[in-house]
Amino acid sequence: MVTIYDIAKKANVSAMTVSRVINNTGRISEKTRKKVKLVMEELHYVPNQTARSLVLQQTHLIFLLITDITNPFFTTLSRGAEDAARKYGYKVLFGNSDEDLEKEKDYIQTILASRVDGVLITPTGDSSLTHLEMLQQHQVPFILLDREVPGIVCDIVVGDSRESGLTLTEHLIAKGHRHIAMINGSSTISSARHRLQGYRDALKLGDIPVVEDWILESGFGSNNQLDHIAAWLDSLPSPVTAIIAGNNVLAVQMITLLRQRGKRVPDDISVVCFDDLGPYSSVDPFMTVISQQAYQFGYLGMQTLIERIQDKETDQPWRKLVLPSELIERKSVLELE
Amino acid sequence: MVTIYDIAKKANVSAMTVSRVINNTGRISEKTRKKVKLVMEELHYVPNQTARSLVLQQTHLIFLLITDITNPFFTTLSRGAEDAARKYGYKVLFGNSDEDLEKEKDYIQTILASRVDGVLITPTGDSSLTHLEMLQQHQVPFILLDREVPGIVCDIVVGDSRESGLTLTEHLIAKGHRHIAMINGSSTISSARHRLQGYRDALKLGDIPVVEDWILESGFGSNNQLDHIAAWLDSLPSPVTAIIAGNNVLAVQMITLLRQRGKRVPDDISVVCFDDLGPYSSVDPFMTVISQQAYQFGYLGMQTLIERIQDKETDQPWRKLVLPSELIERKSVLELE
DNA sequence: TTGTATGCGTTATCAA
DNA sequence: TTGATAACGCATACAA
Repeated sequence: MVTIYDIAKKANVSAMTVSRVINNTGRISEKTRKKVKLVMEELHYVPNQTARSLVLQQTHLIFLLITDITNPFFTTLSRGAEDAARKYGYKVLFGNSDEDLEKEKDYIQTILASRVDGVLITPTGDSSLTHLEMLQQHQVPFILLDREVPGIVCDIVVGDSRESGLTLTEHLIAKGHRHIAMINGSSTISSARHRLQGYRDALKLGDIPVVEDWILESGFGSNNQLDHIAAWLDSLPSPVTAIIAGNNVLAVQMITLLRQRGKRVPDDISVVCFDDLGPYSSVDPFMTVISQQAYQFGYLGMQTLIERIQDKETDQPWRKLVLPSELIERKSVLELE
Repeated sequence: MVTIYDIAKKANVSAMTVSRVINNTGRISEKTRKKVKLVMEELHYVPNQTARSLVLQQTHLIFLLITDITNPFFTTLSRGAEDAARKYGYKVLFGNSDEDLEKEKDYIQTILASRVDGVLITPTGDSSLTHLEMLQQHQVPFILLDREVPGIVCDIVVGDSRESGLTLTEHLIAKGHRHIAMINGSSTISSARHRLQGYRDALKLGDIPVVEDWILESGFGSNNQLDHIAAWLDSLPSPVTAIIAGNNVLAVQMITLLRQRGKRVPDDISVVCFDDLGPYSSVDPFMTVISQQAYQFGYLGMQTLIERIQDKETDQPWRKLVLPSELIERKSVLELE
């Protein structure tokens, strides 16, 4: 491995001079600069980022921890985060917690050990509290994405989940539905909780009673117990004309189960969900969804984090960005009389 | 930041002893071990991976460079890679080259600077040659995923692209199609090249002439010029009854354009493609595809790479894994008389 | 304008 | 069983 000393020796200068050329710091004669540059090219020198990080006490690395890499919401978010990082000269370390608290814990260890400059994280749920406290303890700047965690005050980018829940449910009501079920992620996830609240509020506003049996708490990830969901689905009485899925993954699972049962959407039952289905919505613009600006979650989150890292000394107040959602009406809702 | 010296001082031992406790190396009395462990807990000590990497000359980091993070083929591949890495105690640094040679070049710089232990890469195309040569020059172990690069001999995991092209085309022929167009990625990408070859071979075997105007070279990424594709589509004469898309992204773009033109699939025209559309294929099992084992690409690739890294001294021969594909027949192909 | 000494946090080597 | 010292590759402070 070529080091600055190799360069220095070959160029007949000190290592320090080489360092200065690399970093453009201090005054250097044009002649030696050229000479050093030449030798660096010849030897294909690339600075050792590890050594640099050690002395500079910064890695220019940001860790992005998401909960489901196969979910288009998170991949789009990741792309936004990466674009922003790139713009500011940071690189992204990337992890997938799989909606699993244990995997998340492992990643927190990795994060702490890698001395990354900051962390973007979509926590697996309220229990992530202890993990986030560890980050605080070690003074690692982080920003929450998509999900709040009670007990943690920090920069955060979230959606207007309650509003979305309200809008989506009211949309169904406006279409004549009065018997609406909801399958949701765990209530230990703030977005799920708030979406459910929006659903409850909308029903209340429409003078529609809430039937607790028509609400199922499942998971937001792809590792759900389909049997469990199936049993619940089969238990729904026939008056139920619509189902709200708490996210896109649940929507896919629900549609799959309905298909297995020979139920047509929307003829037999209407289905809507939170979050769009990714680029493949254009293959078949079928599902009516309330869509979030996934890319912006990542982009703004990364931007906010990097700003905080760079203005470490100044005591900026915590920022909370709430991104609006948009109802996209397609074909999965039947209009009732 | 708590260091090994803080622990040493508080535990009344030397730094070396602490190091030994951390790494379970050398012989240590149970008493001091306990004492050190206790202090480490108290002070919430986490080893500095950066310092460790510097002295050990290894980072336990693998860089995974893919070309499109929004493509389910690559996200599924990533998940496989991450699972394998996790199993072997490696972490994954992650980048998205966006099918862009320049971005890829930037990432190569990052990779070289980060002194990662190895690289998993889906090259943007044959022009990636120089980038890969840089990796070789710096003796960074890498493995190619999904795409070969002429001039580079290394470990590689690829699909049976020509076979797939043959199978997919023969499927259309078997359904009575004889006027088949193909929109493909750039022929500077080996998989695109081989898929096209399979298409040509199948036509030849079926005694069907190849019409060059019915073949369009576009891109595999989401940044395609849709106008260009649209113009080609509009130029296709009516005898054309089927279109093969070189990957899932192209398929989506094609379907979108067809929809805009009021063309129904498969009634007006049949469409098939390489690679499945991700979990959302289950929302609407519509597109007939030839699907690759995306997860295995990542898993086996990572495994192979790590084995090579760990057996660095032994001169293992290069390995080439060819993963088979599977035709999944759904509803996007019309059966002709 | 250039060079020397020192330290970042850790581990390997050698000695005690 | 333990500790002192040097080294990994680089950058900062200070000196020349």
